[in-house]
Amino acid sequence: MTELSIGTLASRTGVNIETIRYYERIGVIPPPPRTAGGQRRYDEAHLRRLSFVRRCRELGFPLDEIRALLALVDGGDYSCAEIRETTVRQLEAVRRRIADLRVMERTLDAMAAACAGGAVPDCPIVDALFAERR
Amino acid sequence: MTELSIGTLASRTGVNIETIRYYERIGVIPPPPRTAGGQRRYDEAHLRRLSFVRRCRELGFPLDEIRALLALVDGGDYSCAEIRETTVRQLEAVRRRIADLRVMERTLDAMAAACAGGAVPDCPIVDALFAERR
DNA sequence: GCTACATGCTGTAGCGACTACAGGTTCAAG
DNA sequence: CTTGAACCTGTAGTCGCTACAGCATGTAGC
Repeated sequence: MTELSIGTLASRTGVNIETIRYYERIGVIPPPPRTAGGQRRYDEAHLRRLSFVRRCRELGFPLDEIRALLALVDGGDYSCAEIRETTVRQLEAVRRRIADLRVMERTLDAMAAACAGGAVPDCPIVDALFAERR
Repeated sequence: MTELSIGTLASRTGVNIETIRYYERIGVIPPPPRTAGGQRRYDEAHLRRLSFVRRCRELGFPLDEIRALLALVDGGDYSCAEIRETTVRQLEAVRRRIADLRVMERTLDAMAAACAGGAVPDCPIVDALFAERR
C-alpha cells in the first residue's frame, strides 16, 4: 500500500524524474496508475523494476538490451543461459570500449610527454596531429 | 593546383562525405570554393585540416575542443602550454572513462562467472540485478 | 556533341539516452 | 483556504554523426 509519487521514486532509485517519464514513454517501464488529478502513483514492483533498469544502465547495457532482459524475466520462462548470453555480450562490448580508450590513452600520454609545455609556439603535439597519416 | 572533390577528400581522409559537410556547417572546417555548378573543391590545406580533425576525433576530443585547438593554431600565437593543457585534460577524461568501464567490466565478469548458464530459470544474474541497492 | 550514370547538392529527420524548458495543474501542509 | 512545492504534457535541445529524398552537376565513352 506504499504509494510513491514520481519524485519519491526518483530519489529512491536515483533515476531522474524526466528519465522515469521517458522510460515510460518508450515502454521500458509500464504506465503506473494515476490519481484523480492525473499524477503517477508507483508501488514496490515499479521500484524494483526501475532499480533493475538503473543497475543495467550502470553496467552499460543499452536500453533495448534491457527491454529484452525485462521481456525474458516478465515472460517467466527465461533460462539462465539466455541471460548469461546477454551479459557476456555486454562484457565483450565493454572490453572493446576499454581497448579503444587505452589506445587513445597511450597516444595522448605520449603526446603530452613529448611536449615541454613551454611558451614557444612550436608544439610537438600540433606537429603530431598535423603529420601525414601512417 | 590539386583540386579535390568532396568524395576524393573523403577517401583520402577517411572522413565520411556527410560528415565533411556537417563539419563545414558547424564551422569546424571553412567552406571551400565551389565550381560554377556549385560543387565543393578542396585543396591541400583542407586535406591537412580535415586530417587534423580526424586524428583529434580518434583521440576522443569533442568537436568544441577541436574547434578551440584549431582557433589557437589558426591564430598563430598559440603557446605549446595551451595545447598541452587541452591534451592533458583530454587524457584525464579518457582515464576517467576507462576507470568507469573497468568497474562495469569487473561487475559483469563476476556476474557471468556466478552463472552456470544452465537451462534453469533461477539465475544469479537476475538476482543480482534485482537485489536491493547497497 | 550526346548520353549515361556516378557523384554532388540542399534540407530535413533520425539515432541513443537523456535533459531542459514553458506553461499549466494538482497535492499537501499549515 | 491559501500557498507553494511538486506534478503534468509537449516540445526542443544535446553530441556527433548518418540516412534519406529529390534534384543538379560533372565526366567518360562513343
